Formats: sequence, C-alpha cells, structure tokens
Amino acid sequence: MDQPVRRTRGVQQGPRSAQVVESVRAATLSELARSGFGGLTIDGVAKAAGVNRTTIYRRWPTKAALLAAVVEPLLAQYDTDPGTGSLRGDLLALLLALRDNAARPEGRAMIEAVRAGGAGELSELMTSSAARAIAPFRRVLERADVPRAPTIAHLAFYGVVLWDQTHGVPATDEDCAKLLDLLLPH
Amino acid sequence: MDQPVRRTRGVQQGPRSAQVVESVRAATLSELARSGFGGLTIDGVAKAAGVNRTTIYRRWPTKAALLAAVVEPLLAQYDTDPGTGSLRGDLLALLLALRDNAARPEGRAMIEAVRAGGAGELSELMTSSAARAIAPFRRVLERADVPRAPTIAHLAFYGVVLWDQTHGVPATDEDCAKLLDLLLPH
Amino acid sequence: MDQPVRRTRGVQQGPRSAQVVESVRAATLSELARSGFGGLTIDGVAKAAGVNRTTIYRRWPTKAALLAAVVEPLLAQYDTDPGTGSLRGDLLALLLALRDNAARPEGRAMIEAVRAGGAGELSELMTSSAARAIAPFRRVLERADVPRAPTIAHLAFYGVVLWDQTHGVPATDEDCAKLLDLLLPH
Amino acid sequence: MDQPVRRTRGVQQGPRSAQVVESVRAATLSELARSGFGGLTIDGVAKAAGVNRTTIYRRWPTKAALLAAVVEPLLAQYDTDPGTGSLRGDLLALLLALRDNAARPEGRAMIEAVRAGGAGELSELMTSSAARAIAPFRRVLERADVPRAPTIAHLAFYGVVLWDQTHGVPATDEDCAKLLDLLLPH
DNA sequence: TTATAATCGAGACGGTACGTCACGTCTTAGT
DNA sequence: ACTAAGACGTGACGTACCGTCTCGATTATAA
Repeated sequence: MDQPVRRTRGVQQGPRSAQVVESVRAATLSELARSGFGGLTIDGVAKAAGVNRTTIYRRWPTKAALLAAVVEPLLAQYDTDPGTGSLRGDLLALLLALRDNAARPEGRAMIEAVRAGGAGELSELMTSSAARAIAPFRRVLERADVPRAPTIAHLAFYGVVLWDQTHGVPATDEDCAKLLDLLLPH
Repeated sequence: MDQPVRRTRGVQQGPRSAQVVESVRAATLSELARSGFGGLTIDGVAKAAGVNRTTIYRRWPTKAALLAAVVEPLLAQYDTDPGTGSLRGDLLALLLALRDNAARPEGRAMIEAVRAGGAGELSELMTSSAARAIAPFRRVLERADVPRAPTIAHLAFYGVVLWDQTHGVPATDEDCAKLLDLLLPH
Repeated sequence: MDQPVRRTRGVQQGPRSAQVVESVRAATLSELARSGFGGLTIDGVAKAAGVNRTTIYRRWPTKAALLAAVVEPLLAQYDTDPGTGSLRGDLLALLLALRDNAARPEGRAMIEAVRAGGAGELSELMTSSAARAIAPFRRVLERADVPRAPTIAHLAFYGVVLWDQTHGVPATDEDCAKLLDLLLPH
Repeated sequence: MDQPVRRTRGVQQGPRSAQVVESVRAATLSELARSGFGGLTIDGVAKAAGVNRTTIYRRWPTKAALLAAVVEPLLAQYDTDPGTGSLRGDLLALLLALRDNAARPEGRAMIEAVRAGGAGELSELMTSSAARAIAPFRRVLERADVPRAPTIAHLAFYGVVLWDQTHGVPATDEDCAKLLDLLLPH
C-alpha cells in the first residue's frame, strides 16, 4: 500500500513535452465528457490524445492524479474570494460559479467521483477538493460574523452541487438566490 | 437477431434457493463493508457466499440489481412517515434515521454509488433511491404548509448524508437539531 | 518465488476445449519454428491459435509450461528402448532418433532454451528433459555392462544434439556411426 | 561557406571514458552472475555501473556487443596453445581451463547464451566463440595426427562444458582425465 | 588557451510484451 | 432436465525494458 509516487521529477519544459501534457489534458476532458469518470480509461485518453499509454502513466501514475490535474484550474478559482462588497453578493457569486463549474465535464466528473474508488486515492482528492471549494463560503461568512458559518457553507455547497440530482435540472439564478434566503439568518 | 432470452423465468422458491439468496445478501453486505461499492466484485461476493458466480448472475443480472436488493430494506423505512405528532419531531426523527442508515455499510455504498455510477445503470437506482429517501421530508414539510418545502428537504437530506464528508465525523444529535433550526423558518 | 501453479484443475473434455488445446499446441509449434524460443511470445501464439491470450495463461501459466506441453510427445519416445537386439544397433537407433528430433522445431526450441531463462523455470524443464533423453543410452549401455556408461551416454547425447552447432549441418547417418565407433570401447 | 575543420579525430581516451568503460564491464559481470544472460538488462547494468543508460547504448549498441566485450578476455586464452610438450598434457590443460572458464559468470552466460539467443544477433557471436574455444583442441589433435580430430574436439568441448548439466556438479580433474581416456585412441 | 569535438547525465517518448483481474457468456458435466 | 463448475473471449490494468531522441553540461584534444 505504498502511495503512488510521481514518476517524473524534474519536469521538462521543452515544447514537445508541453504539447504532450496539453493534449492529454484536453483528451482527458473530452473523455470525461463522453463517459464520465467511471468510464474513463487510460487507454481511451491515450488514444484520444495521440499519445502512448505509458507516457500517461509516467506523469500521472493514477487516474486520481489525472483527474486532479484536469480539475486544478477549476479549484484554483476558489482560492480568491469574489469581493463584491456585500456578503450576499459574495455568496451569490460563489454559488453561481459553483453551479457553473459543476456543469462542466471535469466538474461533473468530480461530483461523480466523490469516493467512487471506495476508500482509495480518490477520497483524498475529493475531500480536499470539496474543502477547497467550501472554504471561500466559510471565509466570507465568518468575515461577516454570521453564526453557524461552517454549517451554512456546507449546506450551500452541497445544496447547489447536487441540485440537479434532486431536481433533474441545474439551479437557476433564482434558485440560488432563494437558497441563500433560506440559509442566511433574517 | 432475437435478443438473448433468460434461461430461468420463474425463480425457484424452495428452501435451498432461499438459503442461497440469504447468503448472497449477507456476503454482499460484508463485501460492501470491506471494500465499498467501487471494490465490490461478483467474484468476491460469490466466494464469500460459498456460491458459484453464475448463480449470482442468474438472479441478479447486474451489480445494480444486487445493490438494490441489499439496500431495499433501508429504503423501505422511508416509505412510512415517523408520525411523532410535531413537524420538528418528525423531521428530527427522519434526520437521525438518515444519519444512522448512512453509517451502515449498505448506506455508505449507496452514498458512494450516488455519484460513482453517474453514467451507467446505477444512475436510475440512485436517482430513485435518493428521491425515495427525500420524499418523507417533503411530505412532512408540505403537510405543515412550510414554504420552499422541496428545497428544505433537499438541503436537509444531503446536509446530513454528506455531513462527514465535510466534518470528518457523522453528525451528532445536536448537529441535526441545529441543522433543523437553520432550515426551518422562524 | 512461489512456483507457478496450474490454474485449471478439472480439465474439461468437451470438443471445444480439446479444440482450443490442440490449436494452441499447433500454434506454439509454428511460432517456435518461425522465431525460436527466444522470440516466442504468448501474444503471438494466441493470435496464431485464434485464441485469447488469457486462455493460454489459464492452462499454461508460463512459457516453460507451454514448451513442456509441446515437447512432451518427443520426450515420450525416449521412454521405451529401441530393442534392435544388439548394443550397437540400439545406440545407433537412439542417435538417429535424437538427431531427427533435434531438427524439429520443438526440438530446436528445447536446445535453444537450455537454461535460457537463467536459473528460472526453464532450467528444471531442461535438466529433466535432457535426463529423460539420456536415460535410454545409459540403460542400453549398462545392460551390456559397458564401463563408463554414464559418461559415454553424456558424450553421445550432446555430441549429436549440438552437432550442427559446430559443423553447421546436422549429423549424417555415417557421422553417427563414426561417433559410436569413437565412444565404444574397442 | 568554408567547412569547419575537425579538431579531433577519433575516440576519446581520457581517464573519464576509461573509467566508464571499466565500471560498465564490471557491472555487466556482476549482473550476469546475479541473473544470467536471460535476466541481463541494460537498465540493470547502467544502475549497477552508476552510469546512464544512454551511455551504454552509445558504446555497445546491442546486448550481444556488451557480452562480447566482457567475454573477450576469456576467449583470448584459447588463441594460444598450452604447449606442455605432450598431446595428452595439452588436451588435459585445455579441458581444465575450459571447465574453469565455464564456471565463471561470463562463461556461464556464454554457455547459456549459446543456445538462448539462437535466432538473433547472439547466434553469430556464439558460433564464433564456440569455434574459437574448440580450435585449440583441433590444432593440438591435428598436430599429433590423431584421426577424427574434429569430432574428438567437438565431443571433448561440449562434454566438459555441459558436464554439470548432466551430473549436477562440474567435472573434477579426474573426470577430465577419464574423459580423455575415452576419447583418445588406444 | 581556446574553440571544437566527443562524451555524458537527465528526462522523456513510442512501443511491445508481460501477467493479472474482473466481467459476462457459453459449454460441459453431474445428479 | 437443471444447475454447478469450468472454460472462454474481452477489455483494461499497471509494469518492465526496449531503443531513440533532445537537451544542456562536462571533458578531452588539436590548433
């Protein structure tokens, strides 16, 4: 059970390598869109990227690593707060961004993959990703001294992310607004 | 191109069959507990149940069917409302039951599978299961004419089910109570 | 280093299985003829046999096992003595049979494979095979009370088997006769 | 467009290169001892030599070349005859030298490879090596006008080299002497 | 002494084969 | 006749080496 290590250490910068990395990224996205995380195969990504299978294993030893690489840009969005000036404005902006990301293929894959691999490597990625996406909610709420900030953040996050699990369609802007009304103290 | 016919139509009812069914059920549960839904293999269940693999395929043609069979008792709980007399009491009872079920192996498997199987045959099972578990919340809320009942039910359900995704530990009784406070209008 | 076990226990006798076994045997032979033991790949045999790779692994877990299966008929020849009536006649018959077998693809493969895999699984097969092929020489010699029977058998065996390693062509009947003259006391 | 003048002509002789060559030679030997020719990998040699894999490929384009380089000193021994004065003395000296060399790792590797590489590039090396080692036997025998010299040389060579294939242990001095008795006319 | 050539380490890549696992179907055997 | 045990085709897995290539960075060598 030794954790998988990165195989490549000093990443090359040459145009060739960069090109390989980029095409794998793109191929992963399109494969995710086609078949979801469950149906994601290294074989498929390799073929779609026009790259050898072993090349993928060299850089991303696990499917989780591949997903992480592809999802990173999404998560990076949550590292800065919206800064609209108002509490409600910030939260709404976060909710809408979350909803949009959840609709993109890599976002769907993340949601799908939450603990898909049992207790495995996926779960760490999922836990940390969710935490990272919930964090700005918490920060914004706590800055405004709202009580029960963590719980509200938790509810808001999963409420929007899983909205269409229950409703069949993604949340509209108005749904998000109403959700906020429900959660914020009045 | 006649579609392949099932070889066995009417399932046998004898004591031997019942015994097989039961041991497969038990084995499935224990396998789920060991490795989660992702790690569930027919081979493994068959071995654990002391039954041939083909036997399982005969009765449960897909993994989804196996999971459904095992999870049915849990879901059946949600078909009747608690009936404590008060709205808050009913909701709390539902939350606590939900939390407890989510902690059992088959419950964990369901949660895991809610998103894991996104694409395949699982999704129907998952959608209907979630709906079935959310339903009593909605019924109780609507009976009390609470506005935004569907949204509240949705938030409460996923808020409790995924509680330990965020917090690392299952919700305590008090957590559930506070969650209700947050969601119910005041 | 646990030794590879046979994967299939109760061998099936049905026409299908028999057919598979036979086509793999034939394919192995033809592959050996084409590329020798060094160039023998399971992939190749499978393809040539029109059989799946895993099927081969199921019955013959190692290349050595595959070779053994294919070479068995050859070795079986050596289990009975020629019985020509005279010592020299018996030995000559053995030498000629040996020479002929060494020229067949599976025979060549054996010779080539002598310890090809280093200390591995091959060496056991080779050792036991050589012993089996040398045995009749020894038996015949010892029955005639020829001194140094084991050494003579050893020299005769490798002398013929490796004849064309040195001479570029297989031994002629006359070469074999002269070889006997050399080795038998006079 | 005056073409640039070459400042250097041939292979570099500096201490660094010599050091690389030597450590690769040593590493090859120890790898051969560890895993035999079949288990010899360029990766392994490179690692053991503390040298980059590409460096090896630069100097020894094939495994055969590597083996040839390592085995050359052994073969060089056979280029001069023992010169003990007597036929029997010479032959015995050759046999003993052969037996000793066959016990050394590079010798074992050769023996192993004599047949392992049947098809490929190895075969040329092997054929010529065997010829080179048999040659002195032939020379000595022919100088003494022994009839059937080539056949005797052939038998003596493989008889000793493969002695422990049959007997499990290398030939003793006495075994070698008796082998000579058998082969020389009396 | 200095430019040029030769060599080297490092990292990556496409490729072939490996041996394994689980799947779901189909054959064969036993009662 | 029915069911279990067994075999099979299939697809993916992750690994190991192979031989090649492109980069700098060093080391030798000849002018």
